[in-house]
Amino acid sequence: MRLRLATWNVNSVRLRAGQVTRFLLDQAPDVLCLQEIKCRDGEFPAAEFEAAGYPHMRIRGQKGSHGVAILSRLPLEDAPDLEVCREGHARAVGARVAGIEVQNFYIPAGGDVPDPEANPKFAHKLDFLGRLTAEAARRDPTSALVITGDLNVAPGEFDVWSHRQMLKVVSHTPVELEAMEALRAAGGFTDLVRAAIPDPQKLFSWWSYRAADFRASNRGLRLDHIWISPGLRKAALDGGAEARVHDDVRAWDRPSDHAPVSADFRL
Amino acid sequence: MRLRLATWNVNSVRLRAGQVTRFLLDQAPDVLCLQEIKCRDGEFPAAEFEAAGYPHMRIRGQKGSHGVAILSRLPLEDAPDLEVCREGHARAVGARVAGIEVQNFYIPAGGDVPDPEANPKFAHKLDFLGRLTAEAARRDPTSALVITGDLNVAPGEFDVWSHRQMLKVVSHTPVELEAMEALRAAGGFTDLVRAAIPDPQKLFSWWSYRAADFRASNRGLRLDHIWISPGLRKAALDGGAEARVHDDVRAWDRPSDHAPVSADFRL
DNA sequence: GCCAGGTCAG
DNA sequence: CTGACCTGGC
Repeated sequence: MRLRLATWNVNSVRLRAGQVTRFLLDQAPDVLCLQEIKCRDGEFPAAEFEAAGYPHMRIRGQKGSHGVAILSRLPLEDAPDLEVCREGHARAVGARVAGIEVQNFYIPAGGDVPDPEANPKFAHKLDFLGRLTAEAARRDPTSALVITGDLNVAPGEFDVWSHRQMLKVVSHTPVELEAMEALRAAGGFTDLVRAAIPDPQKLFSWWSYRAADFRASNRGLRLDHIWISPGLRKAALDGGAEARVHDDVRAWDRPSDHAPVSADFRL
Repeated sequence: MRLRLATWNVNSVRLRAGQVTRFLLDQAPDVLCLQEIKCRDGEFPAAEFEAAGYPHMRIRGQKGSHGVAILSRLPLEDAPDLEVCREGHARAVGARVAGIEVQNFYIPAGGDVPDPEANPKFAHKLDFLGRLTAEAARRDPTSALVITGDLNVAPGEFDVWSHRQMLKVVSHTPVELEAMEALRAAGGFTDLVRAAIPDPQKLFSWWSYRAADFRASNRGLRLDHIWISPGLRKAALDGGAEARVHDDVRAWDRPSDHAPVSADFRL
């Protein structure tokens, strides 16, 4: 059995419920993790996704910004809530599906100034990554765990359009790259999309709204990730890793600034 | 020759350019006076109306609220600008068409509290009506003059859904009714729509957005008017006055809260 | 540049 | 309820 897992920062699920449904029908993921749903639980367009064949959901909404959710066509069981957001934002939701624990995150973007003293949003981002690292260190590496979502860090040189320029810009600063590596090491995680599409292939999942033609300028970043624990390596990597960035979705009418990312597991 | 003149508070002409075009094609007015265009001159969808057969325009736009315009299929000549708005809002525009002077107004709504001491918006409304009355008194009654637009007063008992309740509500308070009667008397004007559809027939041109079903509750007001000078009585009344409120337009998808009003002249 | 939310006005 | 505009966030 193949299990396909996707993640997408949808930037308002109410405005893009039709696009989510189209993606579900086109790509048939078994599980779709959403970030920035930007609505309360009761405003989530659950009926539309249920009608599309995804009756199983975990919704962690809130008014205004943030908000995360998991849609599934397979039954979901509870997974532990991770205490990673000191500000009480709806930025984490977890569930178990087909024996795999999926933890879906919307990590704070971190503001403009990459200095935790001057910029509390950047401090919060580092705090969030630190708490998540502490959680990961507590886990049994042999268990089946996926860490996914909009992690708001482009960890590698080929995950940004210009490594040199981006080292000064939040999402690719040295302190963020170190925090991401510490998180990876703590859980022994494998970056599954990079395993499928190795360096030096440039790979982006986000392009600013400001560019008129995102393909022409292609100043993207890879902020959206699917990381797997050692216990999932066999299912994800044996026979070759399968993953992709659905950048065609970024070209749809009135798109999110993020493209969906998906990967397949053999169960 | 028949000349059909219409007036419509369109509540954003950019949002409803398609509805304006549909109304022009359906009803074929020779002249359409618009209020609350809510755009600057350069943002007015002139090309669309020109393509619909209305190449002659007078646009008095401004950023944000207010803004008035006249569309015509017949050539327009200049008419005097009336100095009626002490606040410098774009609330008046005039033109001569087929020998008739058309003065198109968007009179201030006047806020909630019908007390000029407590509510400067109500004071402004009364001031506007007073200045317009002074202008009307200066005019030669034998000249052909139309006063039209969203006058924001329902002058008669049968122009409101409840005369008793509305006497306390801005748009139908005694002081406004007196100001409207003073204006009417100053120019010797005839309320052309009432001449065509006499009391006690209830007649409304505006219904609040707040009612889910405006026809069911029918709590309307007649705020939009076409008034004619004594010099136009023959053209408008001989052989029977012809006028109507296009309330079907209020039922269109995403409508203005005002319906268009039209009347015919024989030239 | 897009989105959400608050404000002001009708 | 609806529309425009502003601000903050990304």
